[in-house]
Amino acid sequence: MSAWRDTSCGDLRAADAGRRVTLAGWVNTRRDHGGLAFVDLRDAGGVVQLVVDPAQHPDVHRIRNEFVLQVAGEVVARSEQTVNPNMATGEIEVRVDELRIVSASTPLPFQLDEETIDDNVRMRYRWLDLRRPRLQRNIRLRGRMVGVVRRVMEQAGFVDIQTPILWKPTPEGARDFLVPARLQPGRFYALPQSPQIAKQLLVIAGFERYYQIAICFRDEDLRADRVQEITQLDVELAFPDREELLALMELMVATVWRECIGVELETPFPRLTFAEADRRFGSDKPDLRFGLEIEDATEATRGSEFGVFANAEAVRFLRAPKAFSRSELAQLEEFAKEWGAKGLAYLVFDDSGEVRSPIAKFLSAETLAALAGKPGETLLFAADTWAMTSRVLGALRTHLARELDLIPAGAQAWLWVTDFPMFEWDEEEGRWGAVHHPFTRPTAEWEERFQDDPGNALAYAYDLIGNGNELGGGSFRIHEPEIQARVFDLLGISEEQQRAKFGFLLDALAMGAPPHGGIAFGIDRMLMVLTGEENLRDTIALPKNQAGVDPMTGAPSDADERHLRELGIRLRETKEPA
RNA sequence: GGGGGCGUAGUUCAGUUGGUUAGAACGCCGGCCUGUCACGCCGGAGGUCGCGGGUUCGAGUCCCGUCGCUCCCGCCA
Repeated sequence: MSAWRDTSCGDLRAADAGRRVTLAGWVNTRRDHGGLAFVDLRDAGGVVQLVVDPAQHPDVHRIRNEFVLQVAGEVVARSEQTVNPNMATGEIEVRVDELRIVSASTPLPFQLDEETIDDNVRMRYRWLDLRRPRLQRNIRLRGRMVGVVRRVMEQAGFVDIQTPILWKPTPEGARDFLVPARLQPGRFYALPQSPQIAKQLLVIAGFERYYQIAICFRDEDLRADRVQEITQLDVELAFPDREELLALMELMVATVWRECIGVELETPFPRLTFAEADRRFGSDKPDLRFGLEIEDATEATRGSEFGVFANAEAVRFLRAPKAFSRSELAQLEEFAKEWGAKGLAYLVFDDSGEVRSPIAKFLSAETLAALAGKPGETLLFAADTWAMTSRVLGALRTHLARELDLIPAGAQAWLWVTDFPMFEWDEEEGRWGAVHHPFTRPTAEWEERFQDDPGNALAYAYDLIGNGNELGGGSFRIHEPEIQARVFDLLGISEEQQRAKFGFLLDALAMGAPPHGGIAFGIDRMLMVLTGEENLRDTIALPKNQAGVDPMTGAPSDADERHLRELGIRLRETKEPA
């Protein structure tokens, strides 16, 4: 293998007995009996037990966890009583005759076998954290995933093209990271939120099939599943065919799952329109690993004596497979309120089928019959605007799945959600905003008239959902300057702003732009779903914490004054007058 | 911007209605140990109980403020 070693620790098996090997690696654990010592030596390939005679190697008493050793010795079959069936290499051990401490270690800030360690301590000493098997596996899977993705894309004839990191601020979308431009004092680059416009230009330029594993930056608040810099598979093609594109993406995902974790995904993935996903699951990224669909009681409760139901735009409910207790119901109501519900009405059908509910007396026998509650069920109602019932019940649905353990172990449920609304009203700004992005084309039937009824106009857009996570999203783009101008118009982007912000794109569209479309996949999130991790940071080698700080490097840090002066930046006094 | 949770030894945690010298495990240091595999046994060091203020005879514990971390809502085309 190298001058340091000729074998990997993890490769040794019973058949190697009698071989003399040289190994190098880290001390996983040591068991020092005084007159005899065992050291489990670990390298990237696995762990093997070393047997050391302290009379020959007194240094062995100095060894601590995570020291780096180089050893040579004979591979020996273990006696029957000393075989360790829990170790891949447990049938043998290495009798050390040469021992060298290559690198010592200071006492460790945490034990590598400790299960839960404070995130910031882990990140501060990330090189140690990464030695732990779970992160080793995740980061290696990430590399393998990217390899598979590239291979699938290359085989399909896509060209890998890099786009700039120093880019231009985008008016729509997330907050940009700005980079001061020293050569243009007072001006700023922005880090790209996505290579969206760049990739459109490349396709217009005749690279009919583009892809890139691109890093994208968003200066927004963080979450367990949200970081500032994400990696995405970015795809765009000219003269696109939706079926071809979706099938290719399914092939990509299925190949990743097969080659990375040996799981077969059933393709093609089912499809739901946004409207149907909203109606049945209250979500644009429904988790189909379990049922618990939303049911509609608006008709059944119309004219009910219960005013909340009678007056609501929509009355919808979930049929939870459990007769909840009073305190459980109180907790569920609390949850619903956090999501904006005014309350959570319920009908509990106990095991004998008896109804337990403060609202039952307001409902007619016909209504109750229509709801068809079975023993051991609770119907949980949201009565509000349609949008609010979707929001609340959609959140409650996934909450219940977790609480009631409704997701079968190992289940995989993938789907496409299509026909998204094109625009949504932005209450704060008092204008229409793009749901996807402003270059998304309307569906054919809305091309001519989306501006007449923006709230109902549909976009030629699609999202890929894996186990309730939005993993990919894309659309066909507008390649007609006239349509693009009407979209900008509707979004309230003046002609002057259009020229200033996207003049180059409009020019490009005016010079022979082919029809085009594409998609982008979150690599980090895909890995999160692949590995079952609940925190995106566990899929990233060197992540930052929720405050955007890297506890290891200390970034972001102060800049020295000379540097700032060169950039033409003066820091404002931060003290506020009293 | 808002809400929930957390902050005690290097690490993971316990700490009762406020009450003597703040504990355990792992790690670390010293000693013993030739078949362990989370080795074992004996001994030891290690604490600004996040920080500041208050209540009290007395605060890790109660109150106020503040900082940090974390999860969520907003936000994230």
